[in-house]
Amino acid sequence: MPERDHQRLKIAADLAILTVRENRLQVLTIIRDNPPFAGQCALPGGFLRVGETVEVAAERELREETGVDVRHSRLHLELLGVYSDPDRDPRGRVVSVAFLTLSPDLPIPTAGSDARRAFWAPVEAVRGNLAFDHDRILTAAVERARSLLEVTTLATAFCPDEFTIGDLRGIYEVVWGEVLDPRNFNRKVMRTPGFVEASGNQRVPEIGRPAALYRPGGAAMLNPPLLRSHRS
Amino acid sequence: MPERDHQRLKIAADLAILTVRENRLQVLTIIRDNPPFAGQCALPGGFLRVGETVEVAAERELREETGVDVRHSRLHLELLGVYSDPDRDPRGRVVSVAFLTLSPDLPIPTAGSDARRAFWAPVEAVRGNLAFDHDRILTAAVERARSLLEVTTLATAFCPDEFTIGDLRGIYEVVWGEVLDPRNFNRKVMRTPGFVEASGNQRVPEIGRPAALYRPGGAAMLNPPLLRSHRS
DNA sequence: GCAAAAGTGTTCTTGGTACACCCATGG
DNA sequence: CCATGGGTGTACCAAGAACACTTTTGC
Repeated sequence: MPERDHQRLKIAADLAILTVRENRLQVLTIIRDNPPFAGQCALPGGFLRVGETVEVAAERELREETGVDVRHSRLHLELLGVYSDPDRDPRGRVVSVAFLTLSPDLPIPTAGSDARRAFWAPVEAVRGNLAFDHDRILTAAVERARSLLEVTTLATAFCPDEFTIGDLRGIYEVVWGEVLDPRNFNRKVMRTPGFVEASGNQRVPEIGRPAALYRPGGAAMLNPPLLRSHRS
Repeated sequence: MPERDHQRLKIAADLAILTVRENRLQVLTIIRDNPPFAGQCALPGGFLRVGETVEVAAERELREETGVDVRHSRLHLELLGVYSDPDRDPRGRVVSVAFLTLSPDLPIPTAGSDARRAFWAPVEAVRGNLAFDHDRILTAAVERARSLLEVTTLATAFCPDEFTIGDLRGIYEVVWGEVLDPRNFNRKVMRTPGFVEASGNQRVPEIGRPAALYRPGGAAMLNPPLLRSHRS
């Protein structure tokens, strides 16, 4: 029988924090200050502390990196995966529990708690360049986000407090990477109970007809779901 | 800043191994030999060893408990969740990574590698009586299995090598806990490319018309999905 | 009026449900 | 013959796709 695990073992919580900025899907990225991978891009994250669950650790990292408290917002933390390759961290045995968050276009603190630089980066810009196995995590996060938009109301988490149906459609188009029919999209959103509720206000664009503004509705799940056109 | 985690930390892989036996959804259960919870029911599982990923550890536990090698079968191991409450294990800090497997009606070795008794138990029979937080894991496993049947071909993993469409329907009915229309079910399965392929054989029942036998098809995903009637 | 985006209505098609009906076997 | 489960055909309905058309603004 193989030897049992007596080596020093640590658990990390890593976060894929996605947003839509400038009409592109972007991910909160940090530049590492310390070895290993000093100077390279990575996802924010940190080690589990005494008495913390992995969820609490992830919330703490999110708060430290973005200043956002999960309990005072309608953000959502979702388990993405467990990354436990013995060689994934050159410092030793580190098992990473990865979480996904969809966030509106937040202001970013100038630096994280440990003086690392944090910024939004388009997913395509950092894909392939991340430290550790964070590329795998990012790829899984994007795919999960796409699926989540089909069955949950989380797209509203990408939006500001009040938004138009067109804003919401833009989120879907950017995350899914496909163009949607505005007319049909409108009706599907309206027909789904609890997805959005009218705020009573309007937004006047630079050009075109004013659009009604909405707030997130009470529902968390979409019923019926809002499916992408082609499924592989 | 809170103290970092210097205590002894272990990672366990726990398994929810589901099957359909005697027309009921059953779960592989062990009786614990050693404290804590000695004599009580629990899900099989064990600690991560040096050099193992959590997936490899889960495969090893599955092999030890059921004698089935994932690589030589069409079984499926799926990440269910991470359970990291600091007080979940009285022995100390143990973070559990839970996996789900759907298996055909396997013969069970008389005892696991560490002489624990292992047996199939109906889900309702053990729910509420499991050690640690394994009730939470089991509940999550059942719900996940129900969802998996909607979008994947995994129901065939519950079936023997050759099966009738009626067998397959029985799996869905037991796992979902609802009765399905045999006529419509037949057509949905046939219409879905790669779900099943005819073996050319027939099975003659005690009474009634012989049924064509099928094998799992090449597809892993169901397109279109096979949805339950009412979604909450 | 023109451009642009919001929003409605209508048709076509696809997939689900319900159910009538026939088929193939054992007794 | 009957009972039992396998399997096909069909009518109906709900939801998606495509798209013509109207509305409301700025210029």
